[in-house]
Amino acid sequence: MKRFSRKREAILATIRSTKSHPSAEWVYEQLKPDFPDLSLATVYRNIAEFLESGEVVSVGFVNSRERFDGDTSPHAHFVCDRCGAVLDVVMPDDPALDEAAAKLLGARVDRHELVFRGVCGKCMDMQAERP
Amino acid sequence: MKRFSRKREAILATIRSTKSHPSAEWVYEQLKPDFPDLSLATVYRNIAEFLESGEVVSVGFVNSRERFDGDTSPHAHFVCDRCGAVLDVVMPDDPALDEAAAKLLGARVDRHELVFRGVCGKCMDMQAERP
DNA sequence: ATTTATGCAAACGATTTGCAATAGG
DNA sequence: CCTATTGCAAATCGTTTGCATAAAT
Repeated sequence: MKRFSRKREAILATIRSTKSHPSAEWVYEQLKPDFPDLSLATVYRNIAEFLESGEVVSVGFVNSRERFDGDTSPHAHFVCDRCGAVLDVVMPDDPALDEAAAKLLGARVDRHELVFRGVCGKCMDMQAERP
Repeated sequence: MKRFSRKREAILATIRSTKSHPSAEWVYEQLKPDFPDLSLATVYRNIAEFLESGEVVSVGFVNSRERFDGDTSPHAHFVCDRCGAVLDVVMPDDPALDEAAAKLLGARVDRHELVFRGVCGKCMDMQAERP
């Protein structure tokens, strides 16, 4: 049976409390001050569980680091090619897409992810300041 | 200046000649018979160039291997969670999406990628045979 | 007492890199 | 020749795993 764990709770809470779509290492660094004996392996192990249970979702890899989202509702993302930031894109999601793709492919389609790429506002501003 | 290279040509041709959205290693294995002295590093180095020049596009990571596409026209993809196959989804792409996201975010949006996930027809059939 | 959860360090696998040798122009 | 390109092996880097210890029930 699954047991309670203070660290597991903290890891999930950390992922849920941010909109930064964090990597495992970011979560680790956030918790290090509160849990000085925390190990990166524990963060990875727990995130793997959250992915399986569906409590957390993967947003894909940015600069070869996997990024996670505690908001499991279907929504699009934007990835900044300059700084690696991942932002939510508040845009109506079309659930009918899955069915259309399923019919087209003869496959079972469970979900879809829409990812925009470009340069975020912050990075655009920095570029404007230093031409 | 950039020079001609038989291997570089072959790598690009291989990526362009398949709809399998190959990984670097797959390309390497395809070419090994013709170029017995080919090195994986050369495949990686050349693909990195193709990505920068835009001759090849990344489809993202499947099972921690990056997958590439020689078809650079905007189109959706489907990834089979069972076997890792990547398929094209022939579905009208909406170029207006980028502009909408850009306005929403105050960012420069260059492109978007729509990825469906599920179980492909082949894997569904295999499951049906062995219940 | 039993067994899950953890820390630590080693292992892993995909990708990258340094360097000497090869080959294109 | 000159230098871009390559093969090879070692290095990197995020992530995973084995094992002995700590903690939950």
